[in-house]
Amino acid sequence: MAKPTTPSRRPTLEMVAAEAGVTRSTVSRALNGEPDVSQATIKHVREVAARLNYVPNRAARSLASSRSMAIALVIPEPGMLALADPHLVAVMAGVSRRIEDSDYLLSLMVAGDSENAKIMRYLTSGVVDGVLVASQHSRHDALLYLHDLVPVVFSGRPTEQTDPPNYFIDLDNAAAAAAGTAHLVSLGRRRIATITGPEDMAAASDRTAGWRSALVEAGLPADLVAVGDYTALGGAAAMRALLERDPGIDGVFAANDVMAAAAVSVLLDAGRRVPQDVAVVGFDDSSAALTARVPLTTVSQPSEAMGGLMADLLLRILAGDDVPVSTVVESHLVRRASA
Amino acid sequence: MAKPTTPSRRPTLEMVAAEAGVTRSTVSRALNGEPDVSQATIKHVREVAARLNYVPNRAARSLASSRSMAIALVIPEPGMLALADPHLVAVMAGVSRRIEDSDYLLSLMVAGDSENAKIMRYLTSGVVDGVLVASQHSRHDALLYLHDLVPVVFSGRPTEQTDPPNYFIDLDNAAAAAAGTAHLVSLGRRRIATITGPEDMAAASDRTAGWRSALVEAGLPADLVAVGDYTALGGAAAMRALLERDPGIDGVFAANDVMAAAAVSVLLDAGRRVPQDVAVVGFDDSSAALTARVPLTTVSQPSEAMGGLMADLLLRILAGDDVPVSTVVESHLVRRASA
DNA sequence: TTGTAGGCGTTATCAC
DNA sequence: GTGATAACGCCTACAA
Repeated sequence: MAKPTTPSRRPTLEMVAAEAGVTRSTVSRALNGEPDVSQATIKHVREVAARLNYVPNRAARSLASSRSMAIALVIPEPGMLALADPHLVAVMAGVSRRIEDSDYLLSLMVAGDSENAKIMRYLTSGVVDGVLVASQHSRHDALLYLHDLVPVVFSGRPTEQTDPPNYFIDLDNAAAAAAGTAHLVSLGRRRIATITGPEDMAAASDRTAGWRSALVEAGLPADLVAVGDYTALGGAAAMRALLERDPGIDGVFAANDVMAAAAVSVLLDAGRRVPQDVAVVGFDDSSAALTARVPLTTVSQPSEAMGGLMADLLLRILAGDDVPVSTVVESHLVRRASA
Repeated sequence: MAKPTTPSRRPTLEMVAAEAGVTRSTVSRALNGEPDVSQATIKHVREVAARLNYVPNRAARSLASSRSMAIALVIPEPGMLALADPHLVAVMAGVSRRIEDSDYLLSLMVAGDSENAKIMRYLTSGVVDGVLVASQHSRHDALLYLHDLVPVVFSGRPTEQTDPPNYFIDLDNAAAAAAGTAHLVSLGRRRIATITGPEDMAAASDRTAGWRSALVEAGLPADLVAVGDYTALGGAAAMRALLERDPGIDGVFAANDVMAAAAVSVLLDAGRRVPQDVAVVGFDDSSAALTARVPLTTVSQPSEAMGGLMADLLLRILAGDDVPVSTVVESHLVRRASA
């Protein structure tokens, strides 16, 4: 057993001021790099502050300035589960990179259902200046009304229209999915199935709609739908179910790469050749597309750039700029071995 | 273009007090569930607060109470890269779950190198009551001296001894790795290689040491070492290098499951049967062990429980309890198909 | 260029 | 049980 750590009391601005022989105002100004402070005092004050290991109290600072210089990135997914999704991780990386070279600090919150209320209070309590929301389940629409209290940028078209509207960046998921499916059609495939994402996510159902429209346009049946959940296990189960339903499947469009990779694995283990017997198209162009047993042909979306864009948008809003409510990014098909 | 959102001013305690016809003190007490407040006023005040959508200002609150009711979980890995590691994600999930049903709020910070200073200031600025550090690279040892200002719990033995010591939970990585390697020996394998983790991580080098000691004990050569980085790509590259170096390899101990799974894939593609020709043992018993092409025999560590333990320890420290400086958790071998 | 003084929205310690 | 009143540590006019 150890005795509980007794953190030593941190120095305050007051103490730095006393030690430096000036007033608190001067210390504050010197430390915050405000104009109209003499080089000499700046230097002196900074030295004293460094010697004392002074770190400004953020609570006091934001109380006084009514800004916290912090931004929250909210992942509305229960239990860190979301972190298995490489697209989301790429978005997070993009956000992180953009925020890093700003003066803001990024803090991540993963919003399990139970914790939702706690997080909502946090986000509205004035300790973050802005909020980024990645991956939007429709059941979390409390987030949609956050923008009344703090600026918010969503990734993905919000499931509900609000007034005033929420800022968001998006991709035409239906068109992108249709393009991926059309590629399978152009390869001469006739029995084209889809493995969908979670049904309560707008982006996922848009992709299913895109798959359907491409098949309808080609005069092909759009009956082979298996619901997935964006995970490898879910994708594998869906693929097995599809094979059982129709062993003659010759094309699969999966709503993300992770499921596509799992599907490829199931197909190979079932003795099908990919792409000769069954062609597979994924979505995201994430790391999973490259580590799949057959490198995936996939609908590429600029995940990391999207994160950067979200962050950039928010920073501009915080700077008082006028920004467009929605920003649409482009996707394109990346051809590899699987289709 | 939309006009920048003008967040409406949040109501203050003052306003609730006025509306409810009592003083701020009473509102504060009623809302915080303090004793000595009449049931009637509690009810009334809460109603008014709810009607006004009152959310306490966290900065003011923590300034006055000198507690923030927030805990930071720091992942000292650059660029969200770490999130590809299922062990880490499991630890995070364990932390999250334990914090969720406390009164504290969890915020995650991913510490890219450049951002390190920003995060250090944040952690010492009084806006978090405690810090959890997961996955310890030796280059981030500034974190080791954080405990002077705020309670900290590490996962993994800190790379340096400090005084007073840092709290941590750990696993005997060397012994665990030795056990995994001994299993390969017991299977009659003679050319046993290892794929290591990053060289600057204590846990990783302990595993390499364990592998080596098991081989030495068995009178086998311990020369087949390939350095990996805990990623699939790194694991695959390492496996290819090993095969090139010695095509006669018949056993592989990988420092995590992700690399083990990648190694299995490389081996299969190179025409080796797993486990008949080459037996493979992983580490973690993470989700990657199950999704590998051959389900992995692996050294299991209770990742999620470890996260829970870390959180629990910190919570107890914050509650003023006496807790042990180190807590060691147990590992055991899980046998599946790969060895 | 620097000092003075008031205030940011809470909690906490007194009285009443 | 409730109301004054003074912190908490910093920022920011305004004055000098």
